[in-house]
Amino acid sequence: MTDYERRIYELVNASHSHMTAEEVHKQLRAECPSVSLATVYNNLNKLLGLKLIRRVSVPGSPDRYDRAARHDHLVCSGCGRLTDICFSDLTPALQAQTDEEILYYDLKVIYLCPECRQKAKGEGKR
Amino acid sequence: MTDYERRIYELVNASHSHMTAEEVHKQLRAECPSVSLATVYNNLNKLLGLKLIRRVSVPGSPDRYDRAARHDHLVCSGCGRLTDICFSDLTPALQAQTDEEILYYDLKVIYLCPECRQKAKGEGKR
DNA sequence: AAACATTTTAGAATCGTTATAATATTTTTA
DNA sequence: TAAAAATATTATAACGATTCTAAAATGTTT
Repeated sequence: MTDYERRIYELVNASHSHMTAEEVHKQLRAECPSVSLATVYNNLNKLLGLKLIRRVSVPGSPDRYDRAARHDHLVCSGCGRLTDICFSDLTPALQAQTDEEILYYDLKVIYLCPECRQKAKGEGKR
Repeated sequence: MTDYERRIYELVNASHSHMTAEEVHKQLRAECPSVSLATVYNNLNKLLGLKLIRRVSVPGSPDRYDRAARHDHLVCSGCGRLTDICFSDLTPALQAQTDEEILYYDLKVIYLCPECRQKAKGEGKR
């Protein structure tokens, strides 16, 4: 594991902020001003392959990178904002419903964040 | 609702094949040879806004469009292939665990498809 | 230290998608 | 119906995120 790989792993795993590759790059630059974006992508992909980090895709915005620890996400239907949430582990309930061997799962729960709910309410009045 | 919009809606909703925009375009061309890819994107986005169709993102491959009916997806960890599966509705169980109002959810269950399982077994022997 | 493998780099290339601006079509209004 | 306004479609350009490339740098093994 190279120095960059370890640093990127630590950045992503320490944070709960769902950074994009650009954001990881920006943060890493604070420590290593000369590191290139390509290196960030290379190492993010390597870490993904090792399943040491997760990738969260939300259509219409760049992929985000997240710690591997099991947890779920709330996605705001209005603004797309991503928030962590930890529901109980669904694996047993799901596994009981299929013969395929479940490795893991990705659950996004769509809701309206408080700000967007407020906005929607205002528009409803018109 | 325009003619293209209706046709695209019917194509996506009739199929269980998770078509990309390109594939929708190709299929629609069979009926309307002069339709442009931009129109396909425009109408897919309109239908998405109306929640008449769904979009399924799998990182590293183009977005796919899917009928709106509630169902879940199996995603092969090896090849990325997408398969329909219908687990029981999780909304009640999830709603009991949060105060946010759940609109709907997106569940991808990651597994190894038979082909990739076979391939992995072969590689394990080496 | 020579040979080899791996990592990093900068920038070009790629790919999916959206924006643009002109044209065509449909709908509304007079 | 004709004129006006709104909407949809088109071809192509632009864009943004990511990957590829080939060269340079670094690290590892003999």
